[in-house]
Amino acid sequence: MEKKFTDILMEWHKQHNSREMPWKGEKDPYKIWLSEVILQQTRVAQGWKYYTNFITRYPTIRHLAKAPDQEVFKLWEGLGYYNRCKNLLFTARQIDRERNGIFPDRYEDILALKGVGPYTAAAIASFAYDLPYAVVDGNVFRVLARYFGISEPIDSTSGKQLFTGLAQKVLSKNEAGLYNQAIMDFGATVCKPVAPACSSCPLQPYCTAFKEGRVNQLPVKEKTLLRKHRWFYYFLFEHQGKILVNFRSGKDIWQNLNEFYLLETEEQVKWDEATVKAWLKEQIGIGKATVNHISPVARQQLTHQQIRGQFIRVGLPSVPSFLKNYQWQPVEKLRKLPFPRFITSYLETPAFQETLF
DNA sequence: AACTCGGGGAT
DNA sequence: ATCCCAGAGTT
Repeated sequence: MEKKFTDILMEWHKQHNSREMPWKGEKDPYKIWLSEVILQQTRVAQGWKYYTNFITRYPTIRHLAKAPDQEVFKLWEGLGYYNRCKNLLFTARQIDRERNGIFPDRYEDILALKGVGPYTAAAIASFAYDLPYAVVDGNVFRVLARYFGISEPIDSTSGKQLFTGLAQKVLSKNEAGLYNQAIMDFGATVCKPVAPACSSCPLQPYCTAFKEGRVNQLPVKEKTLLRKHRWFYYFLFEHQGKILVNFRSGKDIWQNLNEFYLLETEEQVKWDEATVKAWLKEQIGIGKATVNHISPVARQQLTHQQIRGQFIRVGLPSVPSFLKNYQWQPVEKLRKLPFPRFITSYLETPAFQETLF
């Protein structure tokens, strides 16, 4: 059953490897690494442009290593999971410094890199060096769970072990790179999460889930996530052509990105000019201010939380001392700084653009 | 083992 | 609205 799986999959790939991507067939470990980090929990279509932008700007790992943080984060802006970008830079600089810019070529050394886990290490090892390591990503979990009829949850520790062992067992070890491409392409185009193409699937005659009518029940996940609701009210304090900007550095979302002065609440606040002025005076001690604009409610859906909020532009005739610890950026510099999508969406609106002073 | 980290597209 | 995507790091 295992050999049949591998043989049919490889045969399918020879006839259907038409899923073109800019990094396919690439042998430069730097480019493979970059593409795999970009694609972590990210659709190919979404990561595509980011990859080409990065390669154009940083053709080698040394170019990336020498780039300033802010510039790289700006290039990553909008892609999400910003810790990937932080680790990408850390690893580029480490390889530049400690290995003379040469990417490691042993699985254990690749896996030891920051931001490189079991999936990415197997991908680099197999694609760049043809080492016999099977990738285990969302596609692999799904294809294996269905073909072998496995109900073990894929998000449990024992489940991950089980699937990793099975993936390694069915790996075509003398053509690991091709095989890894094959199973991921197959999962993405045939054995899809919703509405899989079972009627035209070459594995269908041997597929346990198909035989038992369980295709839509597999794979199994045991954890369900709860979505938090948060209200973010951003005050754009403006003084002499500059805006107060805050760098996010805590444990929360959007680390290493910038924002404005934030008031977070659990419940919605109904703002108008009078309530803004009252809040400024009573809560943060600003007596003299003009309320220049209150945006409509904006919304940002994240995987694990929903952000709603508004942007409130406040003109200050003078800067109170407790706001002097922040950065004050000229308005025209804002486009150089990385912001979360929730904020860039507002910065791109005509309501903001037209009122630049 | 459980939590946390984005954003977007398909359904 | 819900699911899931070429997952990884921290607690």
